[in-house]
Amino acid sequence: MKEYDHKKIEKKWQILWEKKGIYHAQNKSKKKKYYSLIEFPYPSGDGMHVGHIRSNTAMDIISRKRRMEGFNVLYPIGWDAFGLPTENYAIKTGKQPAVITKKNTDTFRRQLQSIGFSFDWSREINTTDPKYYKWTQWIFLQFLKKGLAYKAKMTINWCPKDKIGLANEEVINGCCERCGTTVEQREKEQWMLAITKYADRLYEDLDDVDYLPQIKLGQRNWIGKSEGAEIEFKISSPIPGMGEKVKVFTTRPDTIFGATYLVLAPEHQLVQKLKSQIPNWKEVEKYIEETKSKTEIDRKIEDKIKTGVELKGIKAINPATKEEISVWIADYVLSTYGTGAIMAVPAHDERDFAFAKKYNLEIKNVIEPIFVNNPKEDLHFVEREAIHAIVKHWTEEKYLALKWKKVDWLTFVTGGVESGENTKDAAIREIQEETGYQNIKLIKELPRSHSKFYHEPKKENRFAHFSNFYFQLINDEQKELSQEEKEIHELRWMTIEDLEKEMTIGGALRDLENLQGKEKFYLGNGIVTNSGRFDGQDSEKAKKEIVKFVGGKIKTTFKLRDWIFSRQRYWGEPIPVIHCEDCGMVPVPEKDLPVELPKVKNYQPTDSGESPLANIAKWVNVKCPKCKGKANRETDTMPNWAGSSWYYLRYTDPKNKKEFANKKNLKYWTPVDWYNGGNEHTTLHLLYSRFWHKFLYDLKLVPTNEPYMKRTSHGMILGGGGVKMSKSLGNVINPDDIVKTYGADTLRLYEMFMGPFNQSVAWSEEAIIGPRRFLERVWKIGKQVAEPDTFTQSLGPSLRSATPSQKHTGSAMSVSKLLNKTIKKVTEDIEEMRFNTAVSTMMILVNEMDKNEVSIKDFKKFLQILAPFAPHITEELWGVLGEKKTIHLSEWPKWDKNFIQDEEIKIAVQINGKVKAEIMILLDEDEESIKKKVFANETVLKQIAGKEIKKVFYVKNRLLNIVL
RNA sequence: GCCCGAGUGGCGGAACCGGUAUACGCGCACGACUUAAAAUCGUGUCUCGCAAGGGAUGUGGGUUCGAUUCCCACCUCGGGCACCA
Repeated sequence: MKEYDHKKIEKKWQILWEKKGIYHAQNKSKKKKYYSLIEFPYPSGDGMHVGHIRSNTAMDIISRKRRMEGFNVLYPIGWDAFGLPTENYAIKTGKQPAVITKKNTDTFRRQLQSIGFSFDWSREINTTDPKYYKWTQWIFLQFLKKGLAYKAKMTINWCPKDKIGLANEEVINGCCERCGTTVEQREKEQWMLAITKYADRLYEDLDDVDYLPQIKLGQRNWIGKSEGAEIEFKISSPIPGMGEKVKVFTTRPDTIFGATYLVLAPEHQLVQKLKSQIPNWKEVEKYIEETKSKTEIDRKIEDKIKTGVELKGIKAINPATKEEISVWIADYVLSTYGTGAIMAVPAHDERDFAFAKKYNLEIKNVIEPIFVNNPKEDLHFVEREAIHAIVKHWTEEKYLALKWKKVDWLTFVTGGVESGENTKDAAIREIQEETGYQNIKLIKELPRSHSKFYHEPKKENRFAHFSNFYFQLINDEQKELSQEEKEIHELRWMTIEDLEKEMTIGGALRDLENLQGKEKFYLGNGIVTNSGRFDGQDSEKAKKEIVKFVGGKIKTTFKLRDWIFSRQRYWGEPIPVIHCEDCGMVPVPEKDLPVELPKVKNYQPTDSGESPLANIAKWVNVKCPKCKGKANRETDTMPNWAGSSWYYLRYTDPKNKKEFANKKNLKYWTPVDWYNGGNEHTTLHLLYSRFWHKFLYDLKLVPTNEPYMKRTSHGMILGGGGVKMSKSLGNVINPDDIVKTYGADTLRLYEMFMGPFNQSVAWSEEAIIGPRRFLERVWKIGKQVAEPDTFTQSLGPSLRSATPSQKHTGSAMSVSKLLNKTIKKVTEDIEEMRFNTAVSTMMILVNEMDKNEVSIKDFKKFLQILAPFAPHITEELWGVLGEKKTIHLSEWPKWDKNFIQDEEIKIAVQINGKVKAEIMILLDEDEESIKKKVFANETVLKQIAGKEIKKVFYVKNRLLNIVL
């Protein structure tokens, strides 16, 4: 076997590895543990998608590297097999879901094994296995015990086609996520999980984990935490003592003096209570009816047009101003959020503003914007230059602001000078010089915690005194405003953010016309006005006191709702509950778990909205565990999110019959160190499993507060032309074909090489040949290195001609150097998931090795860094080179620092920023001697002839720029 | 509408704490080997220009000695959220 034949070596090694169990994780080990996780696949009938391979390969590379770094690695695999696709297929074909699942998982297993992933197959799990879902049901019972699982009458989203209740998150634009049918509203008893009880922890604990920023943001947005206040408004009544009260929730209590009317959600119960006092009740009732019949789609079409009806005869008292204000109902106020009622402040809220405009309600301004610098990290608030930079960037605008607004002081935030300097004096002097204002007073130094924000951690030690200050500039040169300035004055309604965007230096006046067209409401913070004794205060700081003043309560509200946990379908975990005529709802005793799914003939859901399980009398009719009387089983099943909410825990002890996992194993393996998965699961699945984990943590059943230490996500693989792969388009790539023609190693390498891991990339049938050629070259060099003498003769005629007649000799050193650089780059790139550049770096090395003499030692090191990417070919060549033990448990190579930097390097010579020449210099050569070289260069001399050199910039070991 | 992310050769993409734009791969062209083809190897491949020199990182501005990278506005594409007070 001389030529690279992937078919022979790949199968061989896959069998051998499994036989020796080299990828099996040990529950006890002297080594440090590492738990790497991928989302377990849903085994669909279509077989594996090339997208699965991308994610799996990435974590496989990381897992393999960790093993070589001496870790005891757990990289498990299983099947998330409950759910609709299988059930729908069962309905269509009449086959049993369990049978279909078995067939599909067999296919997936075979496919995954053919690609050489280093999964620990001994820990394979399946959510539809009664031995597994016994514990899903068990955990549910714990929720029930703690009162976190409950039944409630809910208007649910009902898909008339799938005949299934949908969670809010499964409704996309008012349509069913799966089939696209318009969703209806139905009232139904549903099982709920009280995830809202954990909302705050789910939000706050994100600080402690290493998720990609956008993932954290997604989680936070979904939870939707807002801190605000609940404030009571009295409803005035002609009959003394009959007055009602209404609570509103607001995040802006500081604007309460500007609350000029009150709006209730049409469903608000107070509306019905007040019925007798409302003279225009007919009109009101009509509006309520209209709202009820409105579907999500209708609301969408209406878009942002606000509608509402005034409750005539009803007035509320603004607790701040004590003035009477009108009361309205409008469907822009949601009954399900906050208290279902709001105080409307049209001057400082976009929706209230629109509503007030439409119905001609009073708009009362109570916040004046101020121009407070909102310094951003990127402005480099360090070093002396920082002050220059800030002042330079902001003074002009500040100065204008002073004139426009006729204010006599402004805040300035600045700070940060080198150690040993007096920061305050330096800052004040800078501002005096730059602004011309002499009358500057320091008002306030920000607390230490605040200044942390501006710190650059790497440079920390350089700045002993780092502070931020508010300065007061006294405007001692009040001028009359010119016409132009008066116009600018009108801008005060703009948000600070807008102003910051619009007013670049020198551009402030130019873009004026654009700005003046905008609507006049102001959302930002500022100075409180028109608010009695609070006038002049900073709005943010005034909040607390105003809440106190009106007798309100500080409150935090979340967008997150409780989780609708039941499905009226067959293919899910039965909810382990029995309904008894006498005892009511009785949990199935733990000893009777699992409640197994019965085999049925018909999986068609009932139109009544009940699960198909309801039709199986034999299964439904049971004795009550408590009184032994007549009772019925709960026929709802759990959603697919259930089994996947805790599967990573089961991997630590997959066969345990006594508990969901042994405590020792959990203690050793959790938390998951690195979890990679799709973007589509970064909100819900992650949130749900974090919730379950925290719940189990509270029961002291798991040792950590969070399940996953690190979470990353991969981009999708698209079909040619950048469209999604789908059966209907016929652009689905079958990995089996690729493995057959090119081999698993090539497929793995190609998927890593095709583009940045976190972005979606289009599959290219043509480009895959590149990685294949690369591996052929690796093979050829490997053979040459192994048998340098006999190699050329023993080759077939086709390969012999391919071998360069002469190898460059004496350049083993340069290959070694490049190898060391490559080891460094690959080592670092893998950690950052920059697999594409890791591969390209290895390609460069191989091209070089092909041209030059390579030592066995060097080649082996190269094989080791390639091994996680292409496990089969490297293992084979490793053996060919005389190694007896597997390459995959060998020690990850280190790079030699001394080898990495060249002694002689090429730098660019620029003239006015354009590259004109290149010269060779010694590493770290001193500037003077480089200049000598440069000014001896012909091209340079020609360019600078007769011109005056203004300045010369030298960037160490990089370039030299001559400014003329 | 709002919030993220991205726009670089024929194509996938590299470079981004501001410092030689187009690494690596695909494709294409020419050459070597071959009776021939495939495979392989070699050379070339942003663009205008004979050259000297220009011009190009979605568009237009700004900061800078120097910008694909930072700032502002706009355009296009992808993803998420959509009246959450």
